[in-house]
Order: sequence, then C-alpha cells, then structure tokens
Amino acid sequence: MNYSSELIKGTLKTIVLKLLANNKRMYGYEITQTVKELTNDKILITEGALYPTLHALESDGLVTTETEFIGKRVRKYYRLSPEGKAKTKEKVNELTDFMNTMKFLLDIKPI
Amino acid sequence: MNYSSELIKGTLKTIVLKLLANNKRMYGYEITQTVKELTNDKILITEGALYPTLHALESDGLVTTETEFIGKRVRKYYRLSPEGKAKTKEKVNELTDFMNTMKFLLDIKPI
DNA sequence: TGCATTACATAAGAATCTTATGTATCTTTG
DNA sequence: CAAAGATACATAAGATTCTTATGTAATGCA
Repeated sequence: MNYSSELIKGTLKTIVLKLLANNKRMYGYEITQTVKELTNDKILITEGALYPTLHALESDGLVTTETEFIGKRVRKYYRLSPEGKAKTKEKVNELTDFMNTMKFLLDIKPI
Repeated sequence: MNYSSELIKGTLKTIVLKLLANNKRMYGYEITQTVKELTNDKILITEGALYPTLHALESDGLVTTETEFIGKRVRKYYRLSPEGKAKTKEKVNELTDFMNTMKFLLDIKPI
C-alpha cells in the first residue's frame, strides 16, 4: 500500500528540505530512493514532482547546486543555503503542529 | 497563526467525513465553524473549497442530503451513507498512517 | 545485446485549492 | 430603524502542485 497522492501535496517541499538538512548535500535521484527506503515504499516521489520542486527551491534561494560528472553522467547536488536552513525549521515546525491538530481532530469520539 | 493552505490540500475531504461520522448530520456553514472552533482558528475552511467538496462527496454517493428551511433561509444537511462510513474509516486510517510515517521522517536526526 | 537502473529534464492535463463574486436572510447594535 | 455583521448557499477564474507521458543518455548486468 502506498498513500493516495493527494496526501503528498503540500508536504513534498518539507520532506525535501528536511532530508537536505540531515545530509548536507543530495542529488534528485538519491532523494527519491532515500524517501522510498525510509518509508518502505509508502511514499514514492515521482520525478515529475521532484525536479520542479527542486528548481523552485533553487530559484527561491533556499538551496545551492553543484554539478558533478560521474563518468560521463551528470549529477546535480543540492545543498541548503542559510535561508534554506531557517525555512526548513519553519516548515518542519508547521507540519508537526499541523499533524498534532489533525491527530486531535481525528481522535475526537462521537458523543 | 494558521497553516499554509497547501497543507489543507488532500486532507479536507477526510476532515469533513470524520466530522460527519461524529455528528450524524451537519450543514456546510456549521462544518466551517466547527473546524474553526476545534482548531482554535488554525484550520479555516473557505466556502470555495468546502462546497465543491461536499458536492463531490454527494455525487460519489458518500453522503446524502436533506434540505430544510430555517425561516425563509435554506439549510442543506449532509449525512454519511453506509459507503461514506466505510470510506471514512479508510481515509482516517490512511491519514493516521501517513502522519506516523511523516513523523518518523521529520524526527530523523543527522548522523 | 537487451533490459533494468541511474539521472537529468519538460510539458500537457488533472485535481484541488484561493480569491472574488453573487444572492439572500437574519441578528445585533448605535 | 438603518447599517453592519453573521448566517447560508453557490459558482467561476486563476493559481498551485501534482500525475502521467515523454525525451535523452549513460551505466550495469545477465
């Protein structure tokens, strides 16, 4: 079982930022595989969703990039900027708070 | 502070279904106010988001409706169908599971 | 050699929300 | 008692963000 896609909406950017906060630098494909492994295939990030997100983070100045060649194949590393680190804390705190609120809502019992 | 709107995406239907599971029947405006109160103004459901969602639930057969007049003003009550009750359990379980997964992801510490 | 994997990217379309607008009734308050 | 705010429905244009499809190309392995 993996989650219906609408749940991922709105959390993808936070997931990516958090991974970058833990790993100093990562490249796109590595992010998809890491999330897949960490969640036992429950969260599968598609490339069509990931790359535009990474490009948006870059144009917002939240990450910097380094392109390297592995043999003849290009690999683009992403790394948090100082603003990105601050943004990560914000987003993680917001999501944590949101989940607590949702947990409360879902736990309410009928009278 | 209220949550950035993208977080609500994908959870609105589940919130509505869960409220209906607890309250037998509710009308649209009541749903917005109940969520606002239960979450201390953190989750504010707009009418432009709610009504299309309710209509979708109805056309999917997950809720039935009853229109009543309060004075001259119309009020449309929504009530879970049997399929709606089953769907609610599914959606609540899925969201709970998703939140546990997200909590795990967000709690991972850097090495 | 051919298939799976690694690795990037973009684009059309779908889904779901925001913001704006419209209509109308009822309640409260200066 | 008039005006403002609250109650109550609804729709539509536009924005955002995802899916699905497609493209390119190198690498690994059976």
